[in-house]
This record gives sequence, C-alpha cells and structure tokens, in this order.
Amino acid sequence: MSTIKSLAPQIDLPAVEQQILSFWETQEIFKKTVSARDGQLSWTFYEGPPTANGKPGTHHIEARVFKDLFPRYQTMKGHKVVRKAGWDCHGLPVEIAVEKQLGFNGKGDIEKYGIAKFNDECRVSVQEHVGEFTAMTRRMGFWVDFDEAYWTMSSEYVESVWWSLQQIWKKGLLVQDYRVAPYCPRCGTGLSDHELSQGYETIKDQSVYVRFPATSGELAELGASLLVWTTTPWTLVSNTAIAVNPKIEYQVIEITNEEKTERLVVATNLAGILGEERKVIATFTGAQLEHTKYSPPLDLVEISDAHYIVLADYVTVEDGTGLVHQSPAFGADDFAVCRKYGLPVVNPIAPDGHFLPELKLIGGTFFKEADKPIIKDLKSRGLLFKQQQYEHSYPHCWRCHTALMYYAQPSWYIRTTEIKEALLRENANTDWHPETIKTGRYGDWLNNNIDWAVSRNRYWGTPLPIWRCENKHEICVGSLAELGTLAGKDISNTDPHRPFVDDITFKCEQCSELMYRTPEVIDCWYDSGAMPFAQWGYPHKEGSVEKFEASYPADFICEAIDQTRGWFYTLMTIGTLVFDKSSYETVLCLGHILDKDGRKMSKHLGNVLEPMPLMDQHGADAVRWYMLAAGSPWSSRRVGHDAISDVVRKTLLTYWNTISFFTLYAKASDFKLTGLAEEPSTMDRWILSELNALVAKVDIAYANYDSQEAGSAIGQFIDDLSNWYVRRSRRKFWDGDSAALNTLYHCLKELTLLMAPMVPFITEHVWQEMIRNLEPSEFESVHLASFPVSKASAIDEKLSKSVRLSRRLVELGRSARAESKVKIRQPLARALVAANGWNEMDSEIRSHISDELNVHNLDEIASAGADLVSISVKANFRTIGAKFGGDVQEIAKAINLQDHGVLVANIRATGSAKIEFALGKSADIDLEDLVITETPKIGWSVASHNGESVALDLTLTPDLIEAGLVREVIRAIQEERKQSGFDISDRIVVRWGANAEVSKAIIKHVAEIGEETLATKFENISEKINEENELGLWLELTKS
RNA sequence: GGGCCUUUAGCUCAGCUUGGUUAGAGCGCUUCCCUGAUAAGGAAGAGGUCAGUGGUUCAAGUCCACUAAGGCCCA
Repeated sequence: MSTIKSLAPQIDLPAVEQQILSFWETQEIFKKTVSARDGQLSWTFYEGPPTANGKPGTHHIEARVFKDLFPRYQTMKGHKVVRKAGWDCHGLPVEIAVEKQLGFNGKGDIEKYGIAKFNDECRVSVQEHVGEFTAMTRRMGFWVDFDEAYWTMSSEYVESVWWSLQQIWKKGLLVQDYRVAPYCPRCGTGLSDHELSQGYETIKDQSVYVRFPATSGELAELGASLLVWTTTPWTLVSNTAIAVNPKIEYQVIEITNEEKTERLVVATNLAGILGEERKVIATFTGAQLEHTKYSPPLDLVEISDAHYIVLADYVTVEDGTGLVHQSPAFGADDFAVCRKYGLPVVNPIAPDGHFLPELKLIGGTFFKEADKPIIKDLKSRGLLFKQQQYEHSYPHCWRCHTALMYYAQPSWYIRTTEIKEALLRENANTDWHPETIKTGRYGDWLNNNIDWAVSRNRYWGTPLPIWRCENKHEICVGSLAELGTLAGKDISNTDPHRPFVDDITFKCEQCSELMYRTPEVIDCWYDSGAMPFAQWGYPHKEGSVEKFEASYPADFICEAIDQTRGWFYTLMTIGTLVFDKSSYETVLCLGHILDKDGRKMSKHLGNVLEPMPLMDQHGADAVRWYMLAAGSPWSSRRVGHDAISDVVRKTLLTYWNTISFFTLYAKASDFKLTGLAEEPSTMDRWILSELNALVAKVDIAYANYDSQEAGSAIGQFIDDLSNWYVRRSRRKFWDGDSAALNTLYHCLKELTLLMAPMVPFITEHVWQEMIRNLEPSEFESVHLASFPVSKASAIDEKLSKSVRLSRRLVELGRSARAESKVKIRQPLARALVAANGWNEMDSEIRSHISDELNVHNLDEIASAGADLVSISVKANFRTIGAKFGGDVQEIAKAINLQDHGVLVANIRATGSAKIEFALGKSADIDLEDLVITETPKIGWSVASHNGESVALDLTLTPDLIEAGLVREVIRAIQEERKQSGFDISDRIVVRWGANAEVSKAIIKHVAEIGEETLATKFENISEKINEENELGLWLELTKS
C-alpha cells in the first residue's frame, strides 16, 4: 500500500489559493520566514506608502508583486527581510476629497467649519479604504507586516519629521522666500498643480506689441526701440527687465509706415512680423545686448535699479519677438531670471487681485480689467506698435472659474540646490533599473535641480515646526518635548497637528516678543520621503536608533515610473540632507498598467479592472506571473483577461500537469525516493544539465532584479521538461523506472523552489501535497526552504546542444512526413540525416529521433552515396565578413559559381580551399565559411533548414504496412481504455472484430499488442465489424 | 516649451548590448498529424514598407541624425 497521493490533473487555482492563504495565516508562515533568519544578514526593503482614501486598483498589484518577489527570493537566499507596511495620510488630495464630501467650496468653508473638525474628517478619510488595501494585499500574497505599519499622521511620525526639518534648518537650508505660483484672487488661495490641471480654459486675450526705447549702448545710438510682445498687458505695470536669449541673433530693423520711419529690435527669425519692406541696420547676438537700458512703458510704480536687458535661456523664437518682458512677481521664469540679476520683486496687486488703490490710471482695478486702460494709455503715448486678439488656454480656478494669476507668495524652501553635488554623487552610486533613468529622466532632473518649495497653505499635513516673533527671529522645533520646554508646560499628549500646535506660543529668547507658529503645513511628499527614519520614530522613540541604523540605507525599493520626481527624489534628497547618504541602493522603476487597448485605466472610460475579481477569476499566481514575466516591467503594459488566462494555460497548468503526471506514476509504481542515480541515462543527464543551468540563470536574474529573464527561463524549462523529457521518457515511467522517477522528482522539487518567489501559492500547494507527502521532514513551507544551488559539474553544454539538434531534426522529419502525407503511425524503413554534430550524437538521443519519427533506421546522408545526394552551399557571411571584410560580396559570388559538390569534397578532404574571386585575388576558406545543404536527389521526402536535412525513404513493404496496422490497433485500444475510464494499471480483456487484413495483423502480433495495452486476453468476435472507423475495428474492453 | 520612453505579423511581445543575407515566439484563423498525463503537443499555410526619411558600412530591424505618432514626467 503506497501512501503517495495521486494529484488530479484538474486544478481550481483560485480555490487552492484560498486554502493556502488560511494555511499561511494559521501557521504564521510569514512571521516564521522572518524569525527563521534571526542572526542572519538582513536585506532591507522600504515600502512606499499608499494613501488609503481611494480604492486600490490593479496598478497597485503591479508594484506590490515586485515588492514581494525580491524579498521572498532574498529570504530563500538566507537573508532576514523585515517588511513594514506604511500608510501615507496627509496631503491635498485627502483635503479635496473631504471638501467634496462636505460640499465645501474653498478654504473659507474649512475655517468656518473648524480646522479641528475638518482634520478629524481627514483622519477618518485616510482610513476608509485601509480594509480594502489589506484585503487585496493579502489576496495577492504580498507579505508585508500590517500590524506594525507606520502612519505618517501618527505623533511619533510627525515628531520624527520635525526632527529632520530641524536638522535641515540648523544647516541653514530651510528658509523662507517668495514663490511664484498659481493663485486665485477671488478665493485668496494658491492652487496646487493638481488643481491647476483641472481648470484650463481657452480664452481670448488682447496681446500687444510694445515699443521700449533703448537708452544706453549701441542701440540707443542707433535710436532703436526694443519690441516686446505680451499676452498679459496688466503685468507691464511692474515691468522690471527684458529678457533675450544669449544665443539668438537679433536685428535692428528700419521700417516706414504711416509716414513714420522707426528702428526696432527683434529676433532675426521673427523679423517677418515687421512686414516685407524692411532694412537691416545692425545685427547682434543676445549676449551682446546684456545690460542695455531702456525706458519702461508705464511710470505707475517706482522700481529702482531696473529696466535693462537680461539674459535667459528659456526665451525662444516660437512666437512674439524674441524679447520677453519680465515681471518677477507674476511669472516663475521671470522670478528666477530677475533673482539672478538681483532685481527687486515689485508687486502692485493686493491679494484680492486688485491694483493698489493709490496707483494712477488703474488704482483699485481688478487685474484682468486693467488691460484696456493700459492699452489705451500706451496707444495715446505712441508706444503701442500692434494689438491683436490671441486665443490660448489659460488656467482658471476649478472652483469659481476666476482667471488665475501667477503671483509671488511667501513660501518655505529647502535649498536642495546647495546639496546638488552630494545628490549627484549619491545618484551615481545608485543602482537603477532600468539603467537609463539614472542619467536620463532622473539625472536630468537632478542636474536642473531647483529648490524644493516645501510649504503649503493648507490644514491637513505635518505642521511646519517653525515659530517666529514679529522681529522675524525664528526657531525650529524638533519634538513635542522640546516645544513643551519652550512653552513651559507638558504637551507630550497634544496632537501635533493643526489647530492644536497653532495655539502654542511662547516668548522669544532674543526679544521677548511672543512667538507664533508659521501657519503652513509641509508638502506630504516630505512625509513619505522621511519614512526611512520616521517609520521607527527616530530618534525619539525607544529602540528606534538601533532599528534605524540596522535598516539604513535600503537595499531595495520599487515603485512606478511616476515616482522619479516623487518618492524616489524625496527619499534620496531627505536622506542626503539629513545623513549625507541616499536612503536606497537599488531602485526598480516600473512602467504603467494600461487597459487591453493601451489606454489608461480610468473610471469614466469604464475600463478599470478591479483587482479582487481579477484574482478571483484567474488566481493571484496568474496575475503575478503576468506582471513579472510577460513583457518588460519597465515599459507600460496592457492588462486583459485573455493575456492572463494565457499565462495559466501555458505555464501554470503545464507545470501542474507535470506534477500530476509524476504523482500518478509514482503511486502506480510504489515510488521510493532514493536520490539521483549514480550513472544516469543520457536523457536524465540532459534534463539535469538543463535544470542546473536553469538554477544558475534564475539565481542571477533574481539577483539582478530581472523577473522577466527568470520567468522566460523557467517557462522554457517547463516546456523542455513536459514536452520533451516527460514525453520521451513516458515508457520508463510506465515501467516504474526508479532512476527516471527520481530525476523527475528532483527536477520538480527544484523547479518549485525556483518558482516559489514568483508564484507562491501553487508552489506551496505542490510543496504540501507532493514534496512533504514524500519527504515529511522537509520544511513546513516552501517559503522557509533555501534557494537551490546550481551544480556546475552537472551542466553539459555539448549534450544540451546535441539534444537541441535532435529536436530540430525531429521537426524536420515531421515536416517531411506532413509533406509526404504518410502519417507517423505508419513506420518507415529509414531516414537520412545531414547535420553538423550528427556523428557525435549519442545513440540514445538518436533513438528518440527514430521513435518520434517512427523510422526504423537513421543513417548519415553520406552513406547514401554521392550520386544520390545533391549538395548546395551558401557563403556564411558572418565568418567570411569577419575574415575578408569588404570583399565578402565578391567571394560569395565566386563560391556560388563553383561546383558545390567538388568544393565541399575538397574542403572535407584537405580542410580548406582557395577561392579566386578577382584577378589575382583569392581567399582561403574552410568548412565553417560555408552553409552546406545536402539533399537526396530522388524518391525521398526531404525537409531542410539552415544546412540541416532529414530525408525519409517512403518505400513501403508488406511488413511495414502490417506494423502500421498493429500500431493503429494499439492506439485504438488505448483510446478505448481512456474512454472507458480505466485506471492506468488495470488489466483488461479485449473482445474484437475486424476485416481480414487487420485480423491477420492482430493475430500475428497479439503478444506485442497485449504488452502495450495491458490486455491479458483477446477474444475474436469475427462477425463484428465497425463500419465507422478506418480500420473497421470493433472493440469491447472489460477489466480482467 | 523641455527631457525621457515606445513604435517589429490581425493582437500581445522577443530580437537591438556584440550589424551578417529566409526577422522570430505566443494568441487567433485554415488544413493536417500525434496522444496510456495535459485545459496539451507537433507540421504546413495565410499574415511583415521592422513608424518614416537620410546617413555610416561590403552588409542595417540592429549603429548615427532628423521627422512623425503615442505615452510618462516637468514647465
């Protein structure tokens, strides 16, 4: 009585996964995989926290699959891998969602409602979908510790963030400055980029070309005016400078119209706007014009030490005049350029969007309404050159549709430009996957680094821990304890959010004035970038120092490509700011998930694939394998049901069926696990060679974060194992051959271990049902086992090549069979083979070819005699090109003109031949320089490819025909056995009837048929004949 | 406006690092074959301006430049 479980070929993957999930949970397998590696080298992974105020989507599965694979692999390689989950809690998207839910329409509503209550709602909102996230994470088999998850809104997290800000502040890198940002004058609030993108509207504005007379340098001597184009005439009030591109060419052009002659400066490429009748007076590069003074068009506000030409690379000749009016309070580019020249930032507009009342002409006017009087004034003073309507898309407030203005507002910056060199150094030491991001997208971003505007005028975020007095003395606080000391009371249990921290005030140490917290909160990207230390509550919380030091920097992080300027940047930057070291060493950067038609998944297109139904339909393993192994992880990929069910059929079911096949025969033959044979057969040696090569390949691929490479190698091996090794060794399994069964078991066990990190469910199922069934002392879970080690001595590259050749020859033989219309069940006497490597081929491998092709004898084509064989050759360009370079075409032609048979005979006899290809020029070539195709001349069915040929002798003798009939009969009986549902080891009685020819064959070969079909007894019912089948064979089987 | 990525069969994608003369695989379709595990396997066929243009080279899907379309990030 065998205890071996036979596993059915049918499997319900999603159902099995549910069992495995509860097994993992009840046995606490995840915990054990971590604790089992206590004392081992740790391998660190950081989880990029999602915000759980929205539902998880299929794109969340993608990153999480990769975040799971490599930790599982590293665990199997003996490392301790702690995986701490995290939740990103703060930020504008959360506030906006809550505003929407409460029907709010701006910051005013929030303040009326009360910041404390509003923040309470935010706190609830970010926990709303935590359950769905954890359910999805559990279902997909992503092992991460939710019990110990960090929350960016927790007091200890916020305090840790404060501590890091204090470090940066102490270095003088956290400062207040102006920031030009979109601003809604009606709502009185700045808008985020995210809000901005929702509110673009196409509108018509008056654009104007204005003359700015030059007052210094050569331009003044020439009496020229700078011609400037702007779509926002209202900004001319605060004109501060004019920017030109140093590399662009400018001309002074004289034109005459309406009886007036004047000279204007424009970029050469845009001179066309001045009309056809024009005279070039002088030419300058932009650089030559620097510091040329001009008189400003309006004299409504005082701007000292201004009004000259500055240089800026961003100026283009796409439209306008190539000269750009600069008003630093109202344009980010303008601000940056003017800052560089030390120009003042003058802002004549009040926060309500109206010009200051004391101004002449436009005092008290709403900024947009000022265009008309300004244009009228310019016209009356002869400064307006041209005016035209201009249609463009302009940002509007998404709430109230008011036109936005870009407006300089006070803002806190982290001076990341100061640590640019350190960032570049850290980036150079970072291992990016794919590599191009390092110097491409991310490297460029660092090279063009700008200071990080880190403050937000909002409510639900980590409050900026800076307190100031009216004399602008400031202090940055690093913890609640520190703040309590300053305030002189115990506030250790105070919520470190608004509005509670806003209420804390204390006296300035320098001037004794009261210090108030500056009202801003910080960018939530700072929160997530601070997680390497803040997740432990470093440095305040007990034990956090040890935990942090043991886990910094991370060996591995992984997110989608949109994080290059998000999390990847803030992690590296904060790490470098605070510890002078980036917080991660390797980063895997994934492409996005698209729908089956290549479109983004979005609610309004209705093409969103819900993750849970997807996994419940196909199984999490199928989704995982698809994400990991189908297509490049770093390019965007289309996900659809068909693509995923393909994975199931092709890979997972083939694997499972091989397992099932093994257990079927292991049970039937009372399999004993004895290990690998001392002297394995050629076939066994071959598959073991492939296996060990696979182990090495997959190990390297995983170590290099290349799941695609690992997946395709595994897929190839599954195919080799199932469709060649098992197929060709079927008879041995049937015979209960212990060596073959042990070999197959060994292959399946190692394969299971290799696949475990990618598809943890089905491999666990195999581990429990097959491996622990045979080896009860094995690890409790496949995920507690060690990764296999490749045995180099088992890898036989020559054998592998030989088997590959044999499989190509089988293909050619099948092709020749199909061509000849002689089916494979009809044996043939012989086939001729031509191929390099044939002579070295092991007889066992040759026998597989003759079995597959059902041919009794295989001979080398040479044995057929030269007069039967025709030889044709082609030049092998790869070798000839390398040897003779430019002469290849001539040589190839010359080779073609030779008598191919003689040429090949010569080279085979002497090893080389001299080819004369031009007058007095010749080349010595040898066998490798030719692609030789040998084919029999007549009476054969031939297939050739790349110089390899198989030719079948189609002559049929009565004996061969009879053998063919026997094989037909055997197959018919086997088919019937299967139909009748007999067990593979059932002995049977065959009652049969057939026509004379078939009857004769059966009677003559009854012993052979009986052996093949396990028939113990044959009864001929001669009157029965089945008209419906080709053989006329009637069968009735019963168990004996 | 800037940077990066992608573009190869009806569909999904390899191949490009290292250039070599018949450009592959899977799915789907047609016709066959094989089957004592398989939801499988195999053969043949239809299906390709390798996005376009130009260049380098004896030779370009592959290297270089430019262009176009789509995507991502940033303005």
